[in-house]
Amino acid sequence: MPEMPRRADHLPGNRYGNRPTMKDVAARAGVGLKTVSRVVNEEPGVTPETERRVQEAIDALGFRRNDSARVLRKGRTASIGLVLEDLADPFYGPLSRAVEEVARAHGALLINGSSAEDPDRERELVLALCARRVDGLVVIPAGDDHRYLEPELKAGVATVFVDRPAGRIDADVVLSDSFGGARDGVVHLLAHGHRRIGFIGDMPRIHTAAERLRGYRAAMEDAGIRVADDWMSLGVTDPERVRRAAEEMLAAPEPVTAIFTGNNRVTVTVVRVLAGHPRGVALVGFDDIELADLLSPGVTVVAQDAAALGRTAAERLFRQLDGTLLTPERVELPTRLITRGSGELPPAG
Amino acid sequence: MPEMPRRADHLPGNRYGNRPTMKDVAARAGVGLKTVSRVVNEEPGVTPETERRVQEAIDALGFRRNDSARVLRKGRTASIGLVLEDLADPFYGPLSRAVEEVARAHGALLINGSSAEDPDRERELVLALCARRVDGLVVIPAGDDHRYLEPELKAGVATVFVDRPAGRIDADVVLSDSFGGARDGVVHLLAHGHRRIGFIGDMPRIHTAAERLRGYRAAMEDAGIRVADDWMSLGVTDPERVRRAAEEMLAAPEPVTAIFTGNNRVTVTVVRVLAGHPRGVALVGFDDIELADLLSPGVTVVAQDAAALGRTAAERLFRQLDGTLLTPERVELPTRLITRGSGELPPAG
DNA sequence: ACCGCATCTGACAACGTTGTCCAGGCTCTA
DNA sequence: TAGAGCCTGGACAACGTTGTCAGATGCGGT
Repeated sequence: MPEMPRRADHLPGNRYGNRPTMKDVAARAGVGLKTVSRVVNEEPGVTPETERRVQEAIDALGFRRNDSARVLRKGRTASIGLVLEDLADPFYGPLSRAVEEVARAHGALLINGSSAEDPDRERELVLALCARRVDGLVVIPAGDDHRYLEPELKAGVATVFVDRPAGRIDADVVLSDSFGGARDGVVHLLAHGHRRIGFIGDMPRIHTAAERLRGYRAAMEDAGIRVADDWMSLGVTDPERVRRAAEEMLAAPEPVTAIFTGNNRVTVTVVRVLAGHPRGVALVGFDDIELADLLSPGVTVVAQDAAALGRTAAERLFRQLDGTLLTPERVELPTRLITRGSGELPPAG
Repeated sequence: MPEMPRRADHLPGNRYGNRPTMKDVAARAGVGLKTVSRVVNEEPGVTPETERRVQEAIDALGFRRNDSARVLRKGRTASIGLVLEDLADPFYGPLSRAVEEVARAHGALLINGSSAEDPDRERELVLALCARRVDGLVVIPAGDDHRYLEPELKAGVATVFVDRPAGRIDADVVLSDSFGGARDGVVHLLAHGHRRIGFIGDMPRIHTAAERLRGYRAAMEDAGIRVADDWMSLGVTDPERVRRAAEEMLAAPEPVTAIFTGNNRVTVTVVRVLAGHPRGVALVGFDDIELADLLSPGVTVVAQDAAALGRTAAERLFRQLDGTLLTPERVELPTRLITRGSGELPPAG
């Protein structure tokens, strides 16, 4: 990490601007240092009169306790770190918010970082958070090797992985049932008569993407259908390439009559492609998307509950911290198929 | 804020689990404390051989510098706080992400909190961040009185308000042109022949809501139209009441033929109402929404650039920190009208 | 062999807070 | 009125790091 630029030197006072310390407050109130500390922390053993004097000094000076020093002394930061892929992704919004709510209920603040799906950046972020001695970490992993966390785990940093499992270490994990959800979605398409079903998903090195692919394959296999190679597009993720992939599947000599999409971003792009497509092509997407019900046809999706993922993970984190949760587990939350029309279209032409 | 529960006592070691300190590393490497510090901070003046020994000890012990102590000593935390209304709101996702990117470029971490539109909670969050001695604050204010920040500003905490101005203090502000944007949107409807245009927006105590209302009124007045009271719904925000408000406007003896909506959440709800409505009612919404282009008709919006808001604010923050920005200013970013169909419908009925 | 200089290393204080512990003053009782 | 016991207040060390400064070491030149 690059060094921070220094604060403007022209600002008045000491290095924190001119923050008064407890010592200053004590001097002004004419009491001892510890008495101020007692007042600030609402500890017992201070006469109302003394307390009043101290409070007055605090207000007059605009004193605010320095939590850095407090943390150093107490050993807990009352903050937890959340590392996710992209704060701007609508899937992670509710998840972060849920984590934040739980943190807040435990009096902790949330420090937040986006890995941008880059394992190195994930590692860098996580270690920066550890250096700050966050009490716990909620990580949506980008990489697949988390052995670098071993010393931290040993040192007692509570850790929960969400959405994807940790790599090569034994840690708490909260997942959606990607495999089952994808299988259900594809089975739904099969039930509506489709045979040639395309799959467009993210890189299989991402656990969820791999699981969803597996679900797709399982459903197809159970239906006795051999999956042609050009029905699958793996690892494309930017809109332009997704668009091309979808168009290729639809332009093949034996075109697919339905598409299963592996995540919200892919779904959105494919919806756009299908909107301009003459034949009615069925679509089921993994992840719910906003306004999906208002499109025509409405977009049938396999929804996961992002808020529940976040809440569950954060709650487990705090249970680790208070010692009621001792052994790492893998928790899987169910998905829900929401039918809105696009998944119920019959095979066309 | 409630106190954090204590860490499980059964965990081994000292209060940080069993985190080794520089002293431990020094002992193991057989060098002085300061030498370890030098290696960790890549300061010059350490022989390669010594450095190797130290590095070895660091790896063996799994040492990680304690940034709390570092912060205490250095006086800068290399972190900034972001207080917004709701992390889960799709409008704030890109904004947070933009702030985070700028922070990252400056080597700072982002601490994040949602005020849930509650002034007390905003204050509590901001002060908690100040207690942690964040170097700077980006605040999307919920309240309208920020005098409580005066001591902090005086102490040199860089502060930028975004999306809404600060109340009763002189501070840097980055806004979208809510007034102009709303006016443009309403003018657009007027240009397509509408006269009876409804307005549904948030509580006018929220600055942006008030400004957008003002834009609506200005456009109507310029067109010589007297606005009937029942064309306006102010302060409703939950979907059910927005729905009712819209339905009432449409069911009136002289129903509105077009609606201008004051933010993304209201727009989404109104889109739902209009989807079930027999007459074609024109709609222009403030804020862009995902998939707006795929609905029929596409939703015409006045888009603000959330990422630009965040980026601009964060950049100004760091310019405050490095001293290149001295006087508070008010920056207004333009909005952009995106026509997609719903705003170009002619008056029906 | 000796000096000077450059290079490398470590002792120590300080950052602002909290925990420990003791002193002094008060009240209450015998 | 003296002694016990309680309540309040304050001195001091410690948390883990970094900045200062002085000491140690080694090397080259005379």
